[in-house]
Amino acid sequence: MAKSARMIDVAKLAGVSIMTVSRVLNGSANVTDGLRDKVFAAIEHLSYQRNEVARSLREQRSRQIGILVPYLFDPFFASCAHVISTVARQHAYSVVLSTSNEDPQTEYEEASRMLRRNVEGLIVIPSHPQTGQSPLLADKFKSMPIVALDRPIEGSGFDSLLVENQRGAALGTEHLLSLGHKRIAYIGLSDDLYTMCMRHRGYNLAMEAVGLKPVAAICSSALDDALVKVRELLSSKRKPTALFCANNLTTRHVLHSLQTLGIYPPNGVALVGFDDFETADLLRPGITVVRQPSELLGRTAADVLFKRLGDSRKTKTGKSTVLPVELIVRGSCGARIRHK
Amino acid sequence: MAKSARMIDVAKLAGVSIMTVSRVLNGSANVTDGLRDKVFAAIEHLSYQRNEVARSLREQRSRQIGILVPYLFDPFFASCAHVISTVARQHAYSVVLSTSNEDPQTEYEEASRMLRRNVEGLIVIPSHPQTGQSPLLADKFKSMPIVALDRPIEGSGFDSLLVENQRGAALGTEHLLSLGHKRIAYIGLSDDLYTMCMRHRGYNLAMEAVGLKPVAAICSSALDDALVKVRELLSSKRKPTALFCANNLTTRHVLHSLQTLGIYPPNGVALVGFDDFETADLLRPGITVVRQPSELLGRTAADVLFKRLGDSRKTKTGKSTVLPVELIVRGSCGARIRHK
DNA sequence: CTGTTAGCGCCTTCAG
DNA sequence: CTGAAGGCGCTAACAG
Repeated sequence: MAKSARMIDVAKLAGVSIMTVSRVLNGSANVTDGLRDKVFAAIEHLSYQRNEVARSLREQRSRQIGILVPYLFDPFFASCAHVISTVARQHAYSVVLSTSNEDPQTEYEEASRMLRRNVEGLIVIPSHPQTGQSPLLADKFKSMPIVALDRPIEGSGFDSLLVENQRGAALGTEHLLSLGHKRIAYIGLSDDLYTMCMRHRGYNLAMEAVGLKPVAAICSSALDDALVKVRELLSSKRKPTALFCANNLTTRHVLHSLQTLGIYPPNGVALVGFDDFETADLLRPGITVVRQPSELLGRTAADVLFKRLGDSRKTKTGKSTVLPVELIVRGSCGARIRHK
Repeated sequence: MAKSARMIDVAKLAGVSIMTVSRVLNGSANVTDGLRDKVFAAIEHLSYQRNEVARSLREQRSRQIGILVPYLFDPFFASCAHVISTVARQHAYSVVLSTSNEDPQTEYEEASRMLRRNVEGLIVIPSHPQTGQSPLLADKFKSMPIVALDRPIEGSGFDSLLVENQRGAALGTEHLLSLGHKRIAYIGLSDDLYTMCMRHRGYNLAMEAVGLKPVAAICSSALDDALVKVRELLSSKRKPTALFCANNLTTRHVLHSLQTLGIYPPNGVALVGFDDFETADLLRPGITVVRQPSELLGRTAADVLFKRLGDSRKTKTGKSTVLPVELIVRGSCGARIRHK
């Protein structure tokens, strides 16, 4: 590895002191035009690149933020990460990315690694179950601004960005109710996950509000499990006429299961899902969903973090922002819609 | 921001010298059990975290790699990035991620930023058109191992990981031919993109091999444009009976366009796409695709990079690895298949 | 086995 | 407007 030029090499070539080079680069003080030109020429000649590691150490400021998500192959998370990366670039910051695989231990280790790297702040989609304590509550993270995305960190005082989980689920359920359904089943992943818990609650409340009895099937993230649960539901005595799927994965698994059983919503059973996806309107009929604004969520999280980095005074009280969701009616719910 | 403990604070508390602390942390030399215990106790007490920035500067080694992709919301790229992040974690490396939005200028700037941060290597999905020079050929990148993913960097001597683009396209085309189609049209994005160019060539060769005339529609990445092109194709005198879509985006846009026109493959027109996607088998019928092994691609890229980082001797000659693709027959091509 | 010295590349501070 | 000295936190090299 060819040793790259240092500031002192530039200084020597330009016949100035190292400080003049530093000042030219940072614009931190006025430098005579003649000297500045010489410095630029030397920089050009040597292909000089400032060493950001040394700068970070000296300035006690890394110009890096961290992003920590469970997976990247979930389009919702990927979309968030993408826009955060874009915002960071606009601020001339680098992004350190890591994945926790929904494992709190990994989340802790990766957040610690980022802390050791002196990232100035962290945007995280927390992985710990609702029932447990977040590993990010550890003392050592006190010094770093953290923004929780999609799921809050209870008792942390961190900023958080959420969507209307409960209202969204109610919206979807009420839509099915308005179409005349009375036996609507909820299908989701473990209620340990914040989003699942809230959506489940939204469904329950909507059902109870009209005096109906909620029915739930909680699946693992495996496709097989969904098939079993769906089969059970649809062969029960009081077989549901509509299904509410609590997230993207569930919706997909349920659709697969229904396909296996030869059932195509809304024939046989109506269906509404939480979280939109690329091909939702390519399916026949299109899938009616509650859409969450993933890009806006990511962008806002980044904005909140950078605003906090800009504020030297550290307001301790984390602000929780909740973004609205939207019902997109396609065909799977059984509503008559005019195709464009 | 509370100033965090330094190594010297630990040393003082433990009543040893700073070097002893360093040695305990690195296991770089034997330390008496008694002292080591004291050091650990002090570390625990102070919640000491080693400063990786200082370490990077001193060791001239950052333990970071960079990933530079066009977008993260393309599931193929996201999948690559995810597994690279996983491999990096296993090596105890951090990942600096950035997105180029398919813009060579942005790619250059972000790669430069990573270089300034002393990332030890870079995995990149290059954004420059086939016709142009890669910005990564600049001298300053000579000192950094680069692995090109999905698309090569001509004349670079970098390692590259590709899939069988040409053969995959031929495979898809031949499948349609074997089903009796003679008028098969190719639909893709600009041939300036390496993958598009190769797939287009594969299609052309397959057609010409049986004496048929290739027909191509090159679309922009906008949905509207696809609709126009598809409409043109299907209203032409010698209207194609089958379509070969060269990537994920094209497939989706063509399906949307066909839906708008009230055509549902394989009725009216057969369809095969390059690159599999999550819901390809949920559509009715399922979409026949050429699948590329995105996870394997990402993992292999990471392995290649880390192997190169491990090798102190720098073999200059970059090796090009080509991974196989696979035809997944579903229903959209019109082949009779048994549904599971 | 443990400690001291020096310096990675840069920027803040203080002189000139 | 420019330069010289010092140190950010850590580890390699050399003493003892």
